[in-house]
Amino acid sequence: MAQPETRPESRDERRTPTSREQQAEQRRNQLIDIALDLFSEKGVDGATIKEIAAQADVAQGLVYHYFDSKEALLLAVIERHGPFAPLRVLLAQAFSQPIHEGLHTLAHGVYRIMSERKKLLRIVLHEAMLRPEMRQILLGVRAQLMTTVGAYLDTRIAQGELRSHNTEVTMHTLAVTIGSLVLAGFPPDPFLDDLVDTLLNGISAVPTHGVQPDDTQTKTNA
Amino acid sequence: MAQPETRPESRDERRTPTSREQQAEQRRNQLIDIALDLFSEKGVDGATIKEIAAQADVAQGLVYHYFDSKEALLLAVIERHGPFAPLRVLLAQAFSQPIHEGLHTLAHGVYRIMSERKKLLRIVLHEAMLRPEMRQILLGVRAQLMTTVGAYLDTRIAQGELRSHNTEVTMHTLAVTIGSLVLAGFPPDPFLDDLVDTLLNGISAVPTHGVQPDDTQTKTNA
Amino acid sequence: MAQPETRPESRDERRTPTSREQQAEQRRNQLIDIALDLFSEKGVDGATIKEIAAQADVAQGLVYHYFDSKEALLLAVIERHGPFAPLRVLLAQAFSQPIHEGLHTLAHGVYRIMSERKKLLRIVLHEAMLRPEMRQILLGVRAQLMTTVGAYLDTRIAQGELRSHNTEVTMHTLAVTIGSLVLAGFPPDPFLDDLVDTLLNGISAVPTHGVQPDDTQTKTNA
Amino acid sequence: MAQPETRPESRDERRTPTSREQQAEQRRNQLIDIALDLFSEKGVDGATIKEIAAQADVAQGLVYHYFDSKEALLLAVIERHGPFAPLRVLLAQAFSQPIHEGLHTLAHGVYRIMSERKKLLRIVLHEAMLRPEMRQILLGVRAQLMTTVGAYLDTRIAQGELRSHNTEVTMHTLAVTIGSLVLAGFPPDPFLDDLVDTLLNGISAVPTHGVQPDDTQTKTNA
DNA sequence: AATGAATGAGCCTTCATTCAT
DNA sequence: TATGAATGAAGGCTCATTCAT
Repeated sequence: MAQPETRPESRDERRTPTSREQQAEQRRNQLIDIALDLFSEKGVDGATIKEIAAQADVAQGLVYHYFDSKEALLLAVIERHGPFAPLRVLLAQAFSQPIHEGLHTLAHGVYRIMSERKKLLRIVLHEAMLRPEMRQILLGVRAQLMTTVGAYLDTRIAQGELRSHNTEVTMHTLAVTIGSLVLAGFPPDPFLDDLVDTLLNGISAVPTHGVQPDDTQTKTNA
Repeated sequence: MAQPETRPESRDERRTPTSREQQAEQRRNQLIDIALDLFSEKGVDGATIKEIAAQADVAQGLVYHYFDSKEALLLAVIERHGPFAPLRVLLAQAFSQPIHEGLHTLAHGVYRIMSERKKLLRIVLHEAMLRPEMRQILLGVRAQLMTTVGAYLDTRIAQGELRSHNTEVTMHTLAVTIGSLVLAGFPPDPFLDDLVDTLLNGISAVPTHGVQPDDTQTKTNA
Repeated sequence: MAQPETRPESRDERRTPTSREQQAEQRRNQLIDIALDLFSEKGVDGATIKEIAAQADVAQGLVYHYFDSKEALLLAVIERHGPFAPLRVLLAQAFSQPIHEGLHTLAHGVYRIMSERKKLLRIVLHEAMLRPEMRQILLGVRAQLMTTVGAYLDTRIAQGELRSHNTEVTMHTLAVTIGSLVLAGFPPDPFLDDLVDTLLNGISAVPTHGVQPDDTQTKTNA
Repeated sequence: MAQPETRPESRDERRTPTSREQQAEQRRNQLIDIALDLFSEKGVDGATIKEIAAQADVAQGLVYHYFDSKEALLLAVIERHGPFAPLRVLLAQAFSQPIHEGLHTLAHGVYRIMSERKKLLRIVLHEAMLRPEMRQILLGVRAQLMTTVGAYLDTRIAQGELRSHNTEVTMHTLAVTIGSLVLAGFPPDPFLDDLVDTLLNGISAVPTHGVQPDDTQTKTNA
């Protein structure tokens, strides 16, 4: 939740907004937040402009004063509730820690960020299955994570903290699993720590690594 | 339960079906399969009965001769394309193998089963976000997997092949990650082997473990 | 209820019907009787051929083997359950009685006949509001009653049993009121006797008739 | 309750309605009145929203802007054209007259009120045969009449104007018969006066009457 | 900024009827 | 006689969107 109170872009404007402008901004945000709720509960198609307007206690037409179309409203929802900023903060924090600690920080942080945006997450995932554009948004986030976290893991491999492995797999697994936990409503503990632990140490009892079992493994990563 | 059966002719009932019954069954399956396609492409709500009928080249009304409602058609799709039978076969096969082999068999098998049912997977996941009943179906499959695979892993822990750990985490991670690969259209190789390898052996380079069974836990996190 | 068991017209045919013909006749009557029920419960439009067939446990198409259309089925219902015969019997009986007795006999007889055909009555009245043809049927019955009963009353006027009055009013009032009782589910007693009494003697206290205020009431009837 | 009010302009609310509100009310009433016509001609089920909209020269969807459903439209029709207010006026008027005059006033008044609402009458009677809720409406009106008119008649009995009798029978007979006349399209004269006369004085010739009230009676019948 | 009347396309569903088997 | 697959025409209702006020 802990959501932006004003539109992120309009943050620090020079000119003091008139009360009329303030009202408009509030109304706009109100509509966006109602849309967030309804879109996530019923899907974008399932939610109706009529209902959004009704919950804001305004006429249907007013929604179209602020947004050109339902589609535009959806984009506004995504923009306003996007996870990019907090994600950047988290990554910076986690990357400064030793790997065994950083991975836990990362997991819990991602869980928190996703939890706070659970509604948005549902919307985007849901729509991504139908609309290629939404799929792009998702892939974009994935790519960003992959790049930054990938670099992080590669560093640690270089430093000998991690063995050489397919970091994409690790990253993808982590992200997807956490997402599933959030969506399913599972609490973070003890799942997250166990997950990170498994990723770090595996579940095999055998003396292990160097990893003999079958050296199918492979690839140093892409 | 029921599997595609490729063609209705392959049924071995006592009574030989009349050609009319055969035709009816074919029509029914045809409608189901068209629905599978359209539901997965556009979502259940996005797909229209009209379009389904059109693709089958029949009148709209005929769809309602075979199915009471769109909802009933959806259930028929799920029943016809459900993964239960092949899943049982796979589990039996995997469980007879040593763990390092069995887990790979399992992963590839699950990937294959999901791939073959990618459309159904999309439908169910998509609908599960809106309809609690669909969510139940999903949770049902998860529970079944958890039970059987959990038993499998527990056996291996008892036999000392695996260290004592939260098997639910392993299972969930495996299933969810594979599902995401299928949906995202990623090929199984080399992702799957790397994933299993990571789960078995971890990514940590540290000499480490034996990783004594339980002091694993941890938390250092934020 | 007490309904015809075979089609009234086909009563006494010379040739013994084959079992095939008997079966057909039974089926036909079964369909008619089911239609009677459903038409009266849900209206002709509200009842569906599908449901009629289902209650007879036959295929929809079979209904069209026996009746050309829903309309034809409706006519068959009316024909099979028509009140003409018993009405003739009743009138003959009532007319041979002195007026004070005959009018009670008539009222109770009409009540009984209508009661036994309550379903048909509902159907015809209901449809008469929409379809002119049905209205004709109704007006036909009314005309027949008016003629016969009118003649009866006129005779009694001529004989000095009744005062000269508008017999059409009396007849209409009697018929319509009884019909309303039947449809509303009111029992015949004591309403019918009171009604006939009122028609015969009025409600005015003024000098009046033989008829002392209160020993007026009730039954002499059959 | 609410009566046609002929035109919305005649409302005396505090706030002057804006022209848009006036237009909306007109449209609403227009739709109701068209529905009244069509419902009575073809039955509620037989009439289509499409046709109602077409006659108002508006889009189908607009009907649903004013009424939640066809059912709601039906209720609006009943409310707008209900007979309660004029019925109250009539009863007050009739009850202040001596019985022989009052009963004629009542009969003609009821005939007039029903005639003015012939369409509504047809609708309600028609629907009452299928829908229990409509039956309730009918029974409600009947109960109200029974109470008020019953009290009226009882008073007159107490005052010696009428003999003691079953007033429910008289009332029911009067109401039902008048209703049938209206529906059948029969003119009020001379039927109504003859009817009231018969109820008051009966048709029996026996010693009897001055039958003075007014010797309107007439006809020996057709 | 705000209203809400109005549109028009489309959707799910129902049903009487036909016809090959 | 009997079946039931198939048709085609509606029908009630919803909804995103527009626009005059």
